[in-house]
Amino acid sequence: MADVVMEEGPEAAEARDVTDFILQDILAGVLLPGTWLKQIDLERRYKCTRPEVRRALDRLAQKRLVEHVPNRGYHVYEPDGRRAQEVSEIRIILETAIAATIVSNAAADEIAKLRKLADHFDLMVLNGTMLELYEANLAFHRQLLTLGGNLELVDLITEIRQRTSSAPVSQWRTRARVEQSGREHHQMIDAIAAGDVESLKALVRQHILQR
Amino acid sequence: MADVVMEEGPEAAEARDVTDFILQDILAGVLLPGTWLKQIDLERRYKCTRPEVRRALDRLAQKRLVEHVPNRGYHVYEPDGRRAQEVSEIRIILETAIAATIVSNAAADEIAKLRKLADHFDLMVLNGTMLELYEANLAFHRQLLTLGGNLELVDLITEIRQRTSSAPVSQWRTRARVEQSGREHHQMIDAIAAGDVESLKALVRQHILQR
DNA sequence: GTAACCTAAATTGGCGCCAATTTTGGATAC
DNA sequence: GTATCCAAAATTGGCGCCAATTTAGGTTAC
Repeated sequence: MADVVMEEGPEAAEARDVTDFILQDILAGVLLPGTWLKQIDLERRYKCTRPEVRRALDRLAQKRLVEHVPNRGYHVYEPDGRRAQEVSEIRIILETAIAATIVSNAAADEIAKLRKLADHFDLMVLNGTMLELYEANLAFHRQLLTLGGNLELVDLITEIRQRTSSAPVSQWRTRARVEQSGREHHQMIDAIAAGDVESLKALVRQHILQR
Repeated sequence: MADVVMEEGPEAAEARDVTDFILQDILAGVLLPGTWLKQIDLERRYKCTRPEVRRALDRLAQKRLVEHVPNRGYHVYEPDGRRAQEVSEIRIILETAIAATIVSNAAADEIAKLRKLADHFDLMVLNGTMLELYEANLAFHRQLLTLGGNLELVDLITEIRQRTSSAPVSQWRTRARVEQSGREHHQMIDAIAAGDVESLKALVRQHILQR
């Protein structure tokens, strides 16, 4: 239970920060790649002050989700195929490297917890907004990665997922792909329950590459 | 040559930013772990304005090099053994994963370039400041990692090296260890030249773990 | 119709200022 | 000597304002 509380607590608190509001709109495809983010528009949109907007934009620029052009403002980065491919490659390296640890750490209650999050994702496929879907997906993956035992790695992967604006609108191009992602979640859990490290690795790779 | 220019150009530009000044002082051990960073002191120290200081501190806080305590200010994070160990583990996973690619990509001129950087590090061991040593080390490793062909990974590793304030003062506790690092650089280059992937991996691991 | 120019409007960038909060140091009580 | 209290000093946090820069739209020339 403590893990569940911790996952939901910080997120609730952070949801109030302008940085997250903007990020959510980028990820949801509301603020499209190439869009110029005018500070005064953002003030009005998110009902906050200029300094707050500026801090949020600077943070997003540091994460390379938006680009700062001096005296002109900030715009959402265009998708960069090279970067996306490289980030996927990094994720595959990291997530397959900890597959064996995940499998050996997965007690029955952890597997049940994962199954519950995978079910929640399936539910969001049916009934949720794009953002809810994204967050359900993230919750599942964070929980999965936490079994690897390296908290820095969990945070790192969560962070780099955002680097290429793996927005739902670009991540899941078809309803069929979304549903396959849901099935893959369950297949990963099956592999873990069966202690099958190689299957888990293969599934992780397939999942990240979206094939 | 183009690579060398690119490496030195951005660095020269960034060296003027307060974020980097503060970061350098943290890495050099001037601003020790636990030190409270008073904004008005930093203004005076780096001869800049309050907004610049604030932006720099926020950025460093985002990178978790400093911690923000509301209404009290910012302080340099204390070393965290768990985080350092986890970051090392991540680095080992990533850097050994691309060892084969490094070896296959290493043409003679690349090897010569690495050798030159390793020699430069040795020179800094003898004659350089702690900061120059740190930067020579970083230059060597960036060049090495670039051979892996994944630019995001190069930037990522550069970034996470800083997370645990791998300051020279804590990274190299003895002169002997510094000199060994220099020898290991050359041994890595030898392994690459010999096409010996497994030796390179072992050396990378040993190097990161500082044993 | 297109290009160049100019001006007003819009926006960004950054500084100064002050309210809010914390820290410091002295006075007082025990 | 130690603990508590209080006021002054120091610092942080954030807002308002305005200079600097860019954009947008109208006018003129070809």
